[in-house]
Amino acid sequence: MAGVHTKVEQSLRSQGMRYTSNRRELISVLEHTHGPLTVDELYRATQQRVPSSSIYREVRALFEAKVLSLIRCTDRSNRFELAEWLSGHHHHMVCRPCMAISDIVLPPEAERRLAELVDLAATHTGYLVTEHTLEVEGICPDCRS
Amino acid sequence: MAGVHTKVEQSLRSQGMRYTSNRRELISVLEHTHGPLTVDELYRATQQRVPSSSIYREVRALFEAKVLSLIRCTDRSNRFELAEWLSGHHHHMVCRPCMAISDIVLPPEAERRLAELVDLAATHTGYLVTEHTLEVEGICPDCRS
DNA sequence: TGAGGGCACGATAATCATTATCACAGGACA
DNA sequence: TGTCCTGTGATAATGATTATCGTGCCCTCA
Repeated sequence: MAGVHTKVEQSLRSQGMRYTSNRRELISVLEHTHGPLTVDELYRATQQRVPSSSIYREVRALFEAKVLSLIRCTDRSNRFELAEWLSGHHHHMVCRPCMAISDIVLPPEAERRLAELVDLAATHTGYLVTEHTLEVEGICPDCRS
Repeated sequence: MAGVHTKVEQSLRSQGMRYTSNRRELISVLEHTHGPLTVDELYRATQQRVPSSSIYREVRALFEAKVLSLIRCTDRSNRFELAEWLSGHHHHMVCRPCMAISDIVLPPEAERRLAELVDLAATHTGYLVTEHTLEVEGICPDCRS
């Protein structure tokens, strides 16, 4: 299985884009993080090496290239993560008090049952389903104690 | 079962807020709509009787009073709908091409199975779950033809 | 029923995240 | 090695949302 960088590079090249050091650094940060990050968090994670005006531009370019996906949180922050074809299918769990977001991966059997429910929901509507995400909200272990 | 207006009025009064004609009008619009609306859509739905500066204020006040909930869409629009304790538990289905949003309600049996899956996902994480939503994405019947 | 206090209203100004602009840099390819 | 084109960083502009402020109106209580 090819590494994330290789896949991103191939994808970008095929779209006539370069895989520059700025972009490589952003992808690295996101690859080693458990949840989606804001522009400001990316800025700090790169030790301010990449100015935020560039991060805004890169993150948007990578989003349009389908390398990143955008999560719009209820606390009004916008966060980016690797697209699912790079990171694998997963869902999000949000802690209401501290707004932390963790990725969660369902066991295959559970995921299969979830897909069934999605199909069921769709049959009533006539939609052709392409994607689904489960958003769970609650209180994380830290905030409970 | 008490009407939506009665419930909203009681809720607001208990929080020291008034149920004014502006607020009543916004609630009416949302009550008779199948999906969440933007500030601008609310503005047009009220025939511009309520200036948008007021709509911004009201919608935020009603959100903080837990009468409305906020949906942050991937097309970067912010939309409001009645909170679930007023409208009932439901999920959203988004048409990627036209960005229309429809509410979907799962049959009780399916909803029960979904709740099981959510609990299952949570056990691994130590979260105390308070809410969940299923976000389905696809192509609506109109856009398919 | 009239006065006082306080929330609500509408118009306008201010804020803040995000996006556009522009001049320059640097990699790719002939 | 020169040309071309995308990427970069600083800065200005944009646009949605929020704060401000003077005024109005509802509610309460005498």
